[in-house]
Amino acid sequence: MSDKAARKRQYIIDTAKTVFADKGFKSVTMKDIVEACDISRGGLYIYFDSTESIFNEIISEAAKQSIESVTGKTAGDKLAFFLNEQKKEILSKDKSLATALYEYLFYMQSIGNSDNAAADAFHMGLDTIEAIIREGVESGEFYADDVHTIALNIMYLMEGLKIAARTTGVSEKDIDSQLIFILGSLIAEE
Amino acid sequence: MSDKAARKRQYIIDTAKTVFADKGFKSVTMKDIVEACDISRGGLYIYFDSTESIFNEIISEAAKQSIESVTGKTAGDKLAFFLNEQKKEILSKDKSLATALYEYLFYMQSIGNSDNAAADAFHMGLDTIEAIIREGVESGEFYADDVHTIALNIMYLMEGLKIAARTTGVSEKDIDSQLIFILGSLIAEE
Amino acid sequence: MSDKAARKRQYIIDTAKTVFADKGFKSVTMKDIVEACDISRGGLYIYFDSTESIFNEIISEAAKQSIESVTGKTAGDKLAFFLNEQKKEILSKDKSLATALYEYLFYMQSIGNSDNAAADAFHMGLDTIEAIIREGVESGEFYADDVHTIALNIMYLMEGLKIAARTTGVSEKDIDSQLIFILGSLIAEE
Amino acid sequence: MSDKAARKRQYIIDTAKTVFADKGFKSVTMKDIVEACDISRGGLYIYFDSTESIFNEIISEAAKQSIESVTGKTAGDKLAFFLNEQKKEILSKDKSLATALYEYLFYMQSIGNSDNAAADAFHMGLDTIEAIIREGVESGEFYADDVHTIALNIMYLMEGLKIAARTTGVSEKDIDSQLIFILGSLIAEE
DNA sequence: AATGAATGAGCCTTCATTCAT
DNA sequence: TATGAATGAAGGCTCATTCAT
Repeated sequence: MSDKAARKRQYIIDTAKTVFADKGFKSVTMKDIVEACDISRGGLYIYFDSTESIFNEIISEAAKQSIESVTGKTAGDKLAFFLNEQKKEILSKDKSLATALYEYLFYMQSIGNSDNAAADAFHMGLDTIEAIIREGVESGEFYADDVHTIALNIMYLMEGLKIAARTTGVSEKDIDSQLIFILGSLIAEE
Repeated sequence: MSDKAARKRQYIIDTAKTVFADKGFKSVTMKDIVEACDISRGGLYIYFDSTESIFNEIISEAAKQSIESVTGKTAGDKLAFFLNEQKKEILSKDKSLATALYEYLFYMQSIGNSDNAAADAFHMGLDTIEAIIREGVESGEFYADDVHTIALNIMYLMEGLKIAARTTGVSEKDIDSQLIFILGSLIAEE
Repeated sequence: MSDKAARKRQYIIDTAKTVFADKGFKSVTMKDIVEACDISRGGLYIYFDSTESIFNEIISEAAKQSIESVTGKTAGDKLAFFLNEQKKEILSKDKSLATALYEYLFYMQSIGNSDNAAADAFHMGLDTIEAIIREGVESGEFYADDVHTIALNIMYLMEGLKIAARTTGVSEKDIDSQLIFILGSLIAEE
Repeated sequence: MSDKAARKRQYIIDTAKTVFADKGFKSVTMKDIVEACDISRGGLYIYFDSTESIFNEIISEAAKQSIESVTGKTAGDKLAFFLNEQKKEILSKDKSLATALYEYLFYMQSIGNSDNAAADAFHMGLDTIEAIIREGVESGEFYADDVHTIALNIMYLMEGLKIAARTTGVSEKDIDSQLIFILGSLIAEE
């Protein structure tokens, strides 16, 4: 029975994910989720007691999955892979939870709740990229004075691109030139 | 009487601004604004018919004001000035409308309403910085291969820092090292 | 307009009074009152935000009215008048708010809210009767060792009769013999 | 197995008693009891189908137990014993079911359901005290014109004190002076 | 017997919006 | 123009009650 419950819980999470991807965070109501899941109001409350708690679950799940392997032989390959993943995410406007995630973070901030699932995710990304660059520097592939600052620079840039993609718009060409610019600045300075 | 009306309209806008700065965008209700302005419910509707329309007015007004003069003798001075303004904005978490603005943009996107006020503001900033860099390159102060890409890079980075400041957090030290990194990359490569 | 509002407020209080008299306290919902008053849900909330606040208003109003003059020439007349008023209240099972009042008091107690509109009313009654007896003793009409204790005795007895009338039942004959017993004990002991 | 069932039923009653003592009658839900008993929702329904039916069981059980022996050699001793028991009950605000009982009775009255369990209990008490007084009168210990009226007087007074203890408050001193007053009036009048 | 997930009714509360004055 | 009372829709939450297992 607990197995069945777990499956239902997962079903709710998966269904809710599409709702959040569709409508962002703040606009989603428990009723929306009830309707999307085609269950009763009370039924939803057995599993979750707010849209926040559902969304929380969604992002921690997403966080787990995103620790997935950055593959590549050389540091350059790994960085290229990482940046390409980022590019995909930047461009995946509709299907993604990014907008909802930002709304959620802003909302959390506005109510003074500095919850950290998202901060954690940011720092995990930062660590990953820092490790890649450091590896590249050690192998002589990259040149970098201050690895931490460069890693941060890349992360902020990605963040800026994601935001821009969702607000003012970015062209794929713009993204590409930014990515090339990063790679170039790591390699060029010999 | 149109004069009196204009003054009242302006009063509403100014008062509402503090509300949005306080609570973000989505959480603000017409009731909040009515109360902050200490006017009647019906009275507000004479001037605005939704929080969106009020916020719209606020940002177009803000856009006008932000074309502020970038002062400085040399391009380096101007860039330093510009970046310092950005830094102030990044750090001005509470008093600023930035959070509300992002919420608004995300909301607009989520209901498929791609507003351009924000895009305009972004491009104005981009133009400004591009002009500065170009000036610096021409005067020999800066070195840059692709001015447009570098200008975009700076803008996205600023955007990323603003977001991070409002979600995962940034230290002033981190901001400073990013700004120095930018300046360094423009000057260093002779 | 404030006049109209005051009239509406009063209308709600008066209508709600019949609802409470009918159904007691705990069973009454905001919806019940909305329906009895034939106004909108939101409309009721303009004036009151809970059944408690409405009931509170009802009892403070009732308290004011009950300070009404105890009439009579001699202390004996006054006491007889007072007791007769009490008798009426004891017997007025249906139309009265007494049941709702007790429910309210128990509820208040159970949530630890020792609000005192009711305690005040009790003490006002106590003071009244104490004054009457004291007057009678001084004029030689009554005989009493300890006026305070006798006054309390009468008040508790009245309370007991009211409760009994609403739970186990009392006959008018029983009430009368109790009232005569009180009067007798004040006069008899010369 | 009927034995096991009986034990479980008793367990529910005993546990529910503490819940009612805590929260009164009207505020207790089936869910509260389910949680207090740590059984399943469905499980509770096998034995009882409403809070009313549980509470009913509790009070009939209590009624059986309250026919406790009034001990004492002389009528004076017995009366003193009886009154002392009453005093304890008056003061036992928290641990007792009295509040819940009153709420229950008022609720029953408000829905027009005149239960007799309470009336029975009242009359049993009345009979007890009447017998004691009569015994005292016959033995010459007490003086009383109208035994029934005095017995009723005492019962109503006790009721009034119980209510007051649970609503407006009574001091132990007040109770004592009332009890002394009663005893005094039975003895004093020779 | 027992479990506890599921349902749906019922009440609460807040606002956007209208409208008579 | 301005007011603010009034409405009703919308969403939140909690339970009593049922039922498949």
